[in-house]
Amino acid sequence: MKNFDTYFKSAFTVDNVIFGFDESDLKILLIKRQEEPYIDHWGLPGYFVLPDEDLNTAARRVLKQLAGLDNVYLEQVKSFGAVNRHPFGRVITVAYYSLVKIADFSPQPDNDVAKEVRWFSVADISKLDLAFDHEEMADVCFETLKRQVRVRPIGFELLPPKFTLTELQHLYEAILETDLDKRNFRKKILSMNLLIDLDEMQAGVAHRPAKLYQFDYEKYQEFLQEGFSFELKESKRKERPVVTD
Amino acid sequence: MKNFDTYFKSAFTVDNVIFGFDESDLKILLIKRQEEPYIDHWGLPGYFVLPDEDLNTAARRVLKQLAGLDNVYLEQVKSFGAVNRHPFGRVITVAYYSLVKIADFSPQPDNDVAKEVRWFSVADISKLDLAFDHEEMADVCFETLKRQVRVRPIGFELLPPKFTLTELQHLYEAILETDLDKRNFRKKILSMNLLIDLDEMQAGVAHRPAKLYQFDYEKYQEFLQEGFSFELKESKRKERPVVTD
DNA sequence: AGAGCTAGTGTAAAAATTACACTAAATCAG
DNA sequence: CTGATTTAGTGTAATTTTTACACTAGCTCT
Repeated sequence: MKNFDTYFKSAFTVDNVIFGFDESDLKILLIKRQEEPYIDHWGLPGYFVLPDEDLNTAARRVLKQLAGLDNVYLEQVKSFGAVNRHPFGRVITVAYYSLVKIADFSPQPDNDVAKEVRWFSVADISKLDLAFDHEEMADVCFETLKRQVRVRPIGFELLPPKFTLTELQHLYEAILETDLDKRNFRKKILSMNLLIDLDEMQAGVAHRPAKLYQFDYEKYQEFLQEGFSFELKESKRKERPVVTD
Repeated sequence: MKNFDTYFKSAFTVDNVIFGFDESDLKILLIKRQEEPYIDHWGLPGYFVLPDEDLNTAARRVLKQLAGLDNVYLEQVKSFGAVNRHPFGRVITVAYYSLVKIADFSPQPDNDVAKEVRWFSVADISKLDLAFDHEEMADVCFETLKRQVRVRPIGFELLPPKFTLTELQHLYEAILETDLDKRNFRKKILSMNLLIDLDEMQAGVAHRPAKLYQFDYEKYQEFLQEGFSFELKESKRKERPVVTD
């Protein structure tokens, strides 16, 4: 009989890549760490999984404690387990991404894990020298989001309940890092019948107001089941500059 | 300062869903467990991750020790961490899938983990009452394979170096659980220029011999980089019976 | 020599995708 | 109140991709 005790000396954590969308910009929520290791570094919100807690439960707890967020779209992405990724011992972490309406977000400042909580543009993450291997985790989650958003109608999780088609298009452009053709985008989106036309208009804008739409959660459920396709192809007209830094 | 020691009492394992393809049938390699818990049950090949071992390294070690397999296509799929999934304590496991040419497989019988090693058809897995949550893991990995095979040219990893187009089609039909149109399949596959026509023929078959092809690993590399699409749609002519049990 | 098998091939119709430019409706400044 | 500014909203034709579909070719075995 083996001595299994040698294996029961590790820990695991969950880390959350929380995406939000604001002003045509895709953002990630980061915390300034209050604890060692990497104290005062920016990093992903995450913590040890408690002994009597499932992985998903732990990920949701972190979302709740740190950002006051409930009922959020959450998906496991990948586990990271390099031998020396954590200075305190052997720790593997499970990365999740979640999609959040920024307006719903209410930071909990009295948390003893984070000194500060702030949204950062995805493009700026690489400048921050994140704790642990969190930059790689953010990258992998962003790539995963990019892939999944083509196949599932999850983009709506990032928008307020009422939105315009242009806002929706900007969201997809931010996630896919490309430009989309306005007419083709509208044609495609509307043809899926996932939007409810609210017969309501934008107000207080200095230009022709746009119609407001709502996401149709019932149809969403149907589609989720019969695993459906949501392909969006890029326009060939304009080319965005590649963000290198 | 917190007492972090309470967290360092868990263990983690890797489990491998090893896919092979034989006689138009997609198979999974299972072991008959030699050890508690679940002794004498069939289960996925897997083991504890050693203290000084990365996750991927551990998954490859399991492949090597158990099946004598090297240089295999391997991909992390998902982690499973339900609180009571392991009777010995808190253990989360990282599921991998790998794609293997059955001919290369040489079981290592003198392993003290497995009493027996055997290929099972994917369709039969649910009858076996696998150890732990291994059935769910196998299901998730199969779904992942199904998704990925549409987007990456990985099917070839399951075939011998030289194969016919019909064999390739049967492989895709087994993975996608659907029938494909012969002419459309060939048109599509050949148009990707991922196959090298070997100017060689099948021999010893009691019918018109088919041409043999080889996978073009150089083009494969190019495609992997520029993240390419490999969509295969099903034929509407025939419908396979749904395997319910 | 013929039966039995699987290999291999082309085309036309339908559907999806793409490219593309002008008018409409609000605010704001003068 | 007029014109400038800004974004909303809309249709079509060309191209590409996908789909459906059936017969001949070439080997072995009896």
